[in-house]
Amino acid sequence: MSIKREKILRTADRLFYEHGFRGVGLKQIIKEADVATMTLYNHFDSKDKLVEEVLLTREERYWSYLDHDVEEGGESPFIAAVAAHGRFLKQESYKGCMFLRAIQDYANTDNQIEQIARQHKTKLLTYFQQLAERKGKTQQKEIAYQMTLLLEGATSMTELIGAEAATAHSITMARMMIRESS
Amino acid sequence: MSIKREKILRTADRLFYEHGFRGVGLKQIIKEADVATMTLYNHFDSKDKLVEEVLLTREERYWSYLDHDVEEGGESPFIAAVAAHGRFLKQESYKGCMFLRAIQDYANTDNQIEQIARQHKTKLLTYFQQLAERKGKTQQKEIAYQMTLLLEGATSMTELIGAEAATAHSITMARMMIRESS
DNA sequence: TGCAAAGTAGAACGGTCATTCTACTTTGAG
DNA sequence: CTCAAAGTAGAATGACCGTTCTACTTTGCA
Repeated sequence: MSIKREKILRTADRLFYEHGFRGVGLKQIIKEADVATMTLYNHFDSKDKLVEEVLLTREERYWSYLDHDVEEGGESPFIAAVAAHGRFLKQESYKGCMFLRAIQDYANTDNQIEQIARQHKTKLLTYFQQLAERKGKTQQKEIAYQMTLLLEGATSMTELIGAEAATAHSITMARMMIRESS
Repeated sequence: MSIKREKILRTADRLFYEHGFRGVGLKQIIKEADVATMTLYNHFDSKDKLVEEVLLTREERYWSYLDHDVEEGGESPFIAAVAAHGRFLKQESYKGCMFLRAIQDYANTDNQIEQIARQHKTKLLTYFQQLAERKGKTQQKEIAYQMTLLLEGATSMTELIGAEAATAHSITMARMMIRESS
């Protein structure tokens, strides 16, 4: 894959994440990525398409955190997932959830952005539901909602108390939930 | 207080909430509030000031939900707070947290918006800490962080599964937390 | 070495933005 | 009724937006 393309994606991800999709102009992305206007437009049809690709790339990165850690099989896979989420928060998502912002910023517009962001969220929920089934907790699909809620809560709390503290609290709470439902 | 001013505030709150601060122009607010451009500017110095006032007004409304229900003294005040938060979600905040969005959209700008939004969040945390002290749970200030995390999680989950379901899960989880720490 | 593909700078376009201005009308209290 | 305060419509301003265009240069492979 093109180096320029990757540089644009990395720069856009950083700027969108720090100032919001609508708060960043292509001019700034072009300047900070050190590319020409037409280079960006040769790789991405429009700003909306660029936003879509940024989201898809970020989602890939997110799952690489979870996939890597959860299959280790040490403690409960739920705890591993919460911890992996925390690691993602600390390293790449220290201020809020880009997907949530995309859902809200592009609500009721005629592009695919909202849909892509929403799919990320439902995929997470489905993931926990499958994990619950595999652990024989078919009766308590509630645990999947609880884990998702904890991750969302940790992400928001990161804005307030930092990633480490937010993650620590979410792990503590996850342990309690698992104990109750076993 | 001026009727026009209130109408502008109500319209701005609704539009900002639905499409984001940067996604709504003053022209649209002026049109939907049915006022003249200069009427808006006579009441609010700038768009940023309008955003600030919208946030302050929304905060007032938020606390009226919590203050009303928590002092009733029925079940645990923590549960009452989580339930009141859920009622707020259902009626006025069915898609994400406006304060969180303000913190992110106006990060590192030279206005007061980020500060106002951040204060709302810390006030919530402080509120739970005081509640914990009053209940003699001085040792476990952790409960305050846990409750705040649950509220934040419920708010984000509302986007995904709706306010009722999100609130139900957060109450269930709050009950477990309180049982553990008593 | 040749040549197509990729990248370049920067101007130009039409649109929207927040904000200001002007000149006019309505409102409501004394 | 008087008159100041409040509200009105809409044009003007300058800045910035996403997008397109043009003409040029670099790159890397056959």
